[in-house]
Amino acid sequence: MTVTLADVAHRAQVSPATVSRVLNGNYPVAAATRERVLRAVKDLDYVVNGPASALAASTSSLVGILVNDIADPFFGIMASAAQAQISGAEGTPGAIGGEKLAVVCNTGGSPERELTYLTLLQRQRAAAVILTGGAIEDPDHSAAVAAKLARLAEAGTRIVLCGRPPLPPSAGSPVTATLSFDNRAGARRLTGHLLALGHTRIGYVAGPAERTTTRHRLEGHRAALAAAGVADDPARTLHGAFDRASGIAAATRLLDAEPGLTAVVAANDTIALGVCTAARARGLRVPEDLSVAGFDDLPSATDTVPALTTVRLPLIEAGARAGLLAVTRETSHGPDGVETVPAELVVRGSTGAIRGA
Amino acid sequence: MTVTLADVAHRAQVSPATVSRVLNGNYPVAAATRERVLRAVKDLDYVVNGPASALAASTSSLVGILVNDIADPFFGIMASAAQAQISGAEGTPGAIGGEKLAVVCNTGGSPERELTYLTLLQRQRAAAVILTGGAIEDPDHSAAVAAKLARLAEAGTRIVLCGRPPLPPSAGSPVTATLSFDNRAGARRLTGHLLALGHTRIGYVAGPAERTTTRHRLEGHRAALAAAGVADDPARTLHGAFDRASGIAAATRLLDAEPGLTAVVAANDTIALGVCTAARARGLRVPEDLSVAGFDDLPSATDTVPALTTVRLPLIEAGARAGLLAVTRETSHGPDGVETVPAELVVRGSTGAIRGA
DNA sequence: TTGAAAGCGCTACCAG
DNA sequence: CTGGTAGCGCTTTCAA
Repeated sequence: MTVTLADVAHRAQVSPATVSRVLNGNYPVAAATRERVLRAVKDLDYVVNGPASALAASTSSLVGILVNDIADPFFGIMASAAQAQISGAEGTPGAIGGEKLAVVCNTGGSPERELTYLTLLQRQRAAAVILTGGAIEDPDHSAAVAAKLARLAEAGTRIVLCGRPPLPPSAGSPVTATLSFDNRAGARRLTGHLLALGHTRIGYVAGPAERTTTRHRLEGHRAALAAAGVADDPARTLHGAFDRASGIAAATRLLDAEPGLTAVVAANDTIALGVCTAARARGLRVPEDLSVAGFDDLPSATDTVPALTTVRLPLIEAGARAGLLAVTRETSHGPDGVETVPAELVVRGSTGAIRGA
Repeated sequence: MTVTLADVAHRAQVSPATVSRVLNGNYPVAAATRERVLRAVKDLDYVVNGPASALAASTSSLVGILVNDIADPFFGIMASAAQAQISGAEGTPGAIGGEKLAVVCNTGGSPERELTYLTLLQRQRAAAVILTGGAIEDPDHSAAVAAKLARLAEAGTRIVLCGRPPLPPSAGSPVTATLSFDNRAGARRLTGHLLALGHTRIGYVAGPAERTTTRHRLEGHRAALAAAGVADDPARTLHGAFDRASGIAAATRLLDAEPGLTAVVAANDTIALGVCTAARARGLRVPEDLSVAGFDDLPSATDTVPALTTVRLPLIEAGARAGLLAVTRETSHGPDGVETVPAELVVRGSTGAIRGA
């Protein structure tokens, strides 16, 4: 049979209550007693019964990290950083059972699965939930998510938004901390950079239509065009998934339709890599014949493409930080619990040459 | 306060037992009663208390998927496939609370974290644990893992190995199903293919030294060389991480040391992409000047490199299948619960030209 | 500083 | 087919 806390208590000649106190380290226990208990735990190879303690304490040690696409290294790195931080942040020093179980849930960008996971985590009485990446822009779904989050918060679950815009400000928001990126400003700078170099025929490969990140970045792009007095030709913008294949397909179509393009902006780094591939496949050199610019969510991916102009979001460190704060402290980020991380323009290699010039 | 099963029972004018039966769908309930209960559930927006039911039933709905590197798309795809299958496979049809919570745990390749996660999952009384990817080859660690798995199995947790070699056969193995890849044969074919084309100066970029996948693939490579009577120059093999940077670094060093290499085998596809990058950076064309071959764990990544020779492991589908079987049925794969998936040789583009020939 | 005991919410066995 | 009810193992007052 499984070893229970009572068994440990018996062996250590103390009451179950005392064993519990030693394990949770949240109550004074005499050093000698403590030693005895810890010995018994070791001897019996005791492992806490999570469900039982979760039931009694009405909170579990589970932390759910929701990501849009686990196969996207961008989310992989985020999740990995958050997990590392959470694991490292053991609650009370000396506690045995204090470790959190940080766990990644892949929604695949599906609204239903997002809600399902939220319900599942609610069911488990999760200690915290971290929502990462762009949100889906559907009023019904947003409302459903907000309602779920309210329920979760009500039950004591800590909510953190990471790389996702803040919820519409409401009285008593359920969100503990929000970390959002200034996607508009980033995109504006990115396109602005290309415009400053003299580009005017600029293609744009956007993400899926119904995502906040997609919209915000596109808005920034258009704002930059408008500010420079460059007409925004809708045909120069194509939507697709946040992946390489989409970048290849979109760039191919853009260049077919308008071979005179001198630059392409990509909505994320994976797409940007695809655009480079498509350009090279047509015999275009990057950046001599075609400048490519993109959001560098994932530094390691684009570091090997020196010709890329990027806006870097310090997502990884920030994400980890948010996760850490969410779990170990009650601290909020700045006023309203919202911290906005500015975008940083990174220019690698030469992007100054305009095709035909 | 939170809505409990008793509240639902009260509203539906039935006993808690009946509500439980409706929710779990594991017992006959009159249609009318069932309807009444379901209505009450909806009305009250009831959500099962996971810990409570886990405690009572002494098993939870948690399924842990352990991966070596969540930032590696290879694992991302595996995990994602397994999650999809598990989510799709709702236990008893009509059950409300039957969904499993499939969750990814990132060990980062660290032995300690592997054990920690196993303990955490044990604590949660996980329904199943899926271990993916190569195992660490350290006797102490292997023993510790085996012991943990035994404990887990004892407590009813289902264990599945996926893309990982079977445990040393012992009486009453704790493992429900094992799905392993014939890495040796795959590597042998890969290198054999290059040898058949006439290559004799072949570099090899291996993974981390202490992994089973690393060793098996390297053994296959050497076996192929031996079979062809080609001397195995140890200097032509370099170890590194399973990532692109490592591929670039290793290929650079290999080509510096021996510019006459005509082919390079990479221990996984990400490394292979790095090797291609490094080759191109030196002005070598692939495959005209340098043939590159690699394990194609992740089809989508290498599909954009037509010149690559690869051995494809049908990991994704197989992994999903294993996860499904582990969770929904008790079926084992083949004798001993071990299914070995053969490697399939894929040759894209021309790899027939040998440099200098 | 420690012990005793009352639940936490659900499952499953035993009656009916 | 349905109800009653005894735990599951742990936490947490309340006393001592």
